[in-house]
Amino acid sequence: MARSVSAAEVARLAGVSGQTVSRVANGSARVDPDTRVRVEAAMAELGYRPNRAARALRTGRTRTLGVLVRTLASVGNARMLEAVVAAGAAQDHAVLVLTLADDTPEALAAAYRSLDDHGVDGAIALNEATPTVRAGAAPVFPLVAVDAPPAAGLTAIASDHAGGAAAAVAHLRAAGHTSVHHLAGPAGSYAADERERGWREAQPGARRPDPVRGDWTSTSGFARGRELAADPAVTAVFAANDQMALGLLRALREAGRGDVAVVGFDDVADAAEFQPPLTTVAQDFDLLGRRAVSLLLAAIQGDPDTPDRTLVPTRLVVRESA
Amino acid sequence: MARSVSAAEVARLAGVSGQTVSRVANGSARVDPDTRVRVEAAMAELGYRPNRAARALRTGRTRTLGVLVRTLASVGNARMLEAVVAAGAAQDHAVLVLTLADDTPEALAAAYRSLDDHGVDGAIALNEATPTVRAGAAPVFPLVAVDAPPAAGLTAIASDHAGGAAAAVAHLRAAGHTSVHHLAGPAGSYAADERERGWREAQPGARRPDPVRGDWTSTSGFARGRELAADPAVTAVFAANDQMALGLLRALREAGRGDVAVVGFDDVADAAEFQPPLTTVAQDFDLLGRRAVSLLLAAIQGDPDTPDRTLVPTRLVVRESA
DNA sequence: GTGACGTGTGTTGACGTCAACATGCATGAT
DNA sequence: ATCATGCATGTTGACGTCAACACACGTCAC
Repeated sequence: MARSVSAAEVARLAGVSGQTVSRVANGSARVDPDTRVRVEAAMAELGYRPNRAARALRTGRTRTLGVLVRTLASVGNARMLEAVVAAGAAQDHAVLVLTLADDTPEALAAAYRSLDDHGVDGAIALNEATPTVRAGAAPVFPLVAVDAPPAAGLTAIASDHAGGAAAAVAHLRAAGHTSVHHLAGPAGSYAADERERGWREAQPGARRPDPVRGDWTSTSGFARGRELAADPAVTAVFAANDQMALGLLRALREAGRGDVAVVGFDDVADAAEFQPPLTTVAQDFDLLGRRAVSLLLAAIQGDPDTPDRTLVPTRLVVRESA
Repeated sequence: MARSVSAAEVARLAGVSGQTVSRVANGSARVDPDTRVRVEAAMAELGYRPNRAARALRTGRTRTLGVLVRTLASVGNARMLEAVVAAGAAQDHAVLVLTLADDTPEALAAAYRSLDDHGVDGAIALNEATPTVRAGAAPVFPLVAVDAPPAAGLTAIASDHAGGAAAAVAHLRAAGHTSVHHLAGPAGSYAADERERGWREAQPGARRPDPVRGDWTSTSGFARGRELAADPAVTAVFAANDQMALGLLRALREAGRGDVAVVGFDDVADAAEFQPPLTTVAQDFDLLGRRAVSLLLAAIQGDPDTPDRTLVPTRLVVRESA
């Protein structure tokens, strides 16, 4: 904000009115080609850049998007955020990040208020942030939820968790495992629920063991993994994310069960260097981010027919763990 | 920005002038206690919240901080960002994230411009973003660099990389390893340089092997690790970060060299579940983030004596890999 | 009683932009 | 010649806030 060149100064130099400068700056409107060139030259000479605060005051738009996230410690969230930032930048929108202190509706309402105070044009709520979306007061700006359960009036986008899970199970069954165990994510997480559903639906009920439940962390994966390793009936496990799979692999190896097949979910950068390299389901975070941003921008522009629900395909990456 | 309650409306309800509402909203100024109560009641009744765009236009301050980062794929960066967001929120500042497309001065200058356009009051540049800080045009707003080399006029803050590295080497030497190898980070990275320096200075020159160099990724750690594993003289390795250590551990195990001692750096959440659990140097990201924010806020307030250089201690976390 | 001072509050204007309306001028139809 | 039309551009004012100044009133010293 230490800048100073205003439209008026450009106008003076170009010998036109401020309004004409505004017209040129906004591309639109009818401006004589000669005038436009003259104004653009003046802009360049003075290094003019429109003042966003003034523009925001006048138009109510800030070209800023909010991202609401529970934590960035999860690799998936960090990658999603990065994808959103990139996609936003490509559309000349900046991204304001807000972390949610906890899962209460109050925290969510406070976050909405803060985003609104800062004048975001819209916001994207990432997975962990969404379970409470419906509980909280609706934001006054458009919202796109990533990895949230379908809900009336909520524009949602998600990876095909269930499809990816089913592919993982199918891969394991094709390798001869008649019964595939599941190391699930925390209850209440949409992504965890969907992955569990995909696992469930991909194998006949009779053979299906009960899932065990972790909390996404590798530590929980290790703890649950020790239990699974102790059960001789376990020959194949589908873990709901790569970090839990890491802990699981350690537990299995320590128990001398290195032969148990494991498939993870996310395809984090390190998965290829796990011991053994992890077969996993890759999410296309970049695509997810781009889609989320374009859905949001459409909603901001008042486009009435934004789809309620978008699914982004996932892809099985076969390595050595299964 | 879909709001509407203005100071004028509050003023009308409270029977005062808009200026008095402004005074109450900003806490300061002399206002009669009775009047203040009346205005506050009116604010609460109408749900008044000051319009930041208008405030920004008038004052030039947005209460927004920028964070410049090369990528969020690195766990350390994501954690730093999270810490900065939390620290910013605690001071009623929002955080705008910008990722740098590449390392060129042009990209940096463009990022500065974009941050300035969005009116940030100041910015924090994270490690990978900083090598080019000096090359780019200076930003017009205060800047705090995290993990950047000391430079005139640059407020910098960093973890004690060298100290942590020295502690890692000391730990290995105390365990009887007379020669500690180093799997270094990429050339040109300040953090990598400092960790290498700490390693170098912690052991006598005669015994010190040449470092091998990775690029922070676990894949590079695996590739360099295979070379190290093939050298029978290698009994202990200090890896410049946990992700490379992960690849290194895999290479060692596959080569039947699971006995080689390894220490990493960062203490990522998963390090405890590596095989074996990784001894590593923990960085205090939260403290780093808080300090960076308070340094930046001090600079924004024009505090003349912000220290040029702040060092945040690191801590060795001993697990089973060494 | 006069003047100096302090306190609480109001008035005015400006930050930079853009929407709405107004103006001036050329063109072409009648 | 007259007038409607359309286009390029200018003028005015308002978005909501806050700084600077102005004012009214009370207190106190002399």
